[in-house]
Amino acid sequence: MSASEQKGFDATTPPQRAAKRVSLQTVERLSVYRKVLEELDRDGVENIHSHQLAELVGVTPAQLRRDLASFGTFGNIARGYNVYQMGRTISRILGTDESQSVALFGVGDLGRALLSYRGFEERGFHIAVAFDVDSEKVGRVFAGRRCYHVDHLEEVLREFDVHMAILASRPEGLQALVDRVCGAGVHAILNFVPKRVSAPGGCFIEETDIASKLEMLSFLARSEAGSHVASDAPGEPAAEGMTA
Amino acid sequence: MSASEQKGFDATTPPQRAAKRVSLQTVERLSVYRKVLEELDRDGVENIHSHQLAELVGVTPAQLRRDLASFGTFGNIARGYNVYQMGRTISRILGTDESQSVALFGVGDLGRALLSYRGFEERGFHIAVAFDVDSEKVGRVFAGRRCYHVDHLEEVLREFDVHMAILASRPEGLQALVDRVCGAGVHAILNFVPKRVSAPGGCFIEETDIASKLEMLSFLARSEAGSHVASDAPGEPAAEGMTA
DNA sequence: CATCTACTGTGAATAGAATCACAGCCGTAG
DNA sequence: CTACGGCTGTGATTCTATTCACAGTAGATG
Repeated sequence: MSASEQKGFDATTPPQRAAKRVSLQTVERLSVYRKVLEELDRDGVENIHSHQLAELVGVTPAQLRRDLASFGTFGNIARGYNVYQMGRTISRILGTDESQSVALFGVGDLGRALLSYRGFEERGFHIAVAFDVDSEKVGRVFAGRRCYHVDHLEEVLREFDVHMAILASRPEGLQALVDRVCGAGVHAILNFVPKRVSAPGGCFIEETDIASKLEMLSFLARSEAGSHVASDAPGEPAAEGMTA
Repeated sequence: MSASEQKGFDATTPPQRAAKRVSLQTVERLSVYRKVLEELDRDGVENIHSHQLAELVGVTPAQLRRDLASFGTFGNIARGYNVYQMGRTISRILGTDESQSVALFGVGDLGRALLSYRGFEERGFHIAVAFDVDSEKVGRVFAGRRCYHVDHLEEVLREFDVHMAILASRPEGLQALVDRVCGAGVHAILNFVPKRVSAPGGCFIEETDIASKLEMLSFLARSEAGSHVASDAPGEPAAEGMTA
């Protein structure tokens, strides 16, 4: 029966209610699982077992299963996980199953690069509108998106129904900008500006400091090839710790 | 005596040898400490106590002290930490006390944005050279950096004495590129391409998937304002958990 | 010079994340 | 129809990271 094809997939239950307590690390990995599942789906793979998928994303099978368990029952015991279904389910958990509008603040070099970054659309995010303070930029259209003056953010955000923002502006007055943006109904902010800001209650900020990643790599590379480092994300450990 | 000014600062001992085992999370925080210390130094602050600095960066004083302890003794008991000295020491630990050359692969929108990103120079990284496969780009100069064809990466990397790389190219053939780059003496790679690659032994890769951060934020924002989430990095917890 | 203050560095305790290991089950094969 | 193999989901365990709490001490004060 066709039903058997999808048996065991009761993670279709509202993800918002299922979980007790999910660590951010789990969420980060979910995002990776989804990416790999999408590739597998494109390659025509229908089902996959936890140890295969785990190998592809570089985690242990136990961890993969544990991560999924936070959200319900995903797998069909004998057949493994259905690639397509599981991808969709994770999208639903992440809230990216339907496209969300995002606002960009700061149309400098980085901002313009982000505007033409194809990865966002592919993953369910659409930069709908841009803001800047520079009068040379306000009013112009960048990669199909009109640039408004920050002064009018409240009306414009409401008009475009935006609840997420990306910051790529100058550091000056960043905290004030964050406060205004949060006040205007934005609940999630991705901050590329290397300046520490704090979020008003109910709003999430995620820092992305590019240079900081390089600093980390610099440390790792200089530490005599990571001899005294508790190896973790990078690819190194394959040599000893992993597969005995 | 002038010596008393800097007493207690024996973390000047070679950082490469001091530590036993440092977690990546500690290294990431070190980077933040350094950033804040630099701001403090610009503001003319000379000394600071662990609880003040901890508050500024958003960690507990105990964690800050523990992080530093991995690398030796930093503080002067009654005066706290010397802002300037400590910043320099962390730079030395991270290996960013003198500028390092970095190569960029892929001169698309993102690549060009990275070329003009001022944050790298400020933190001790200099993109010395760029590579691409597009014959329209090869030979041209972008933001002062000449673009070479990937075919010649071995010679060029040697010529510029580059040991770190940033990937911002197309996903096609990325693994092959990584293998070649590592073979050419690069030990650390920052990968912006949303495609999973594995590193040959002795080489570190750090993934930076921009859209993945947005997915995380989407999850957090949708989860009824994070009710069932083990709050961590984002700014939310300030409301309850932090300062009682 | 002696006393007092309060901050650092660190052993001990706790919380949290990853891994192990197995009970229970589904599909398959004979 | 029955027996088997092997995978998932999960309790128990181990390992790691964070926090607590205090001993020891540099400097300030009178």
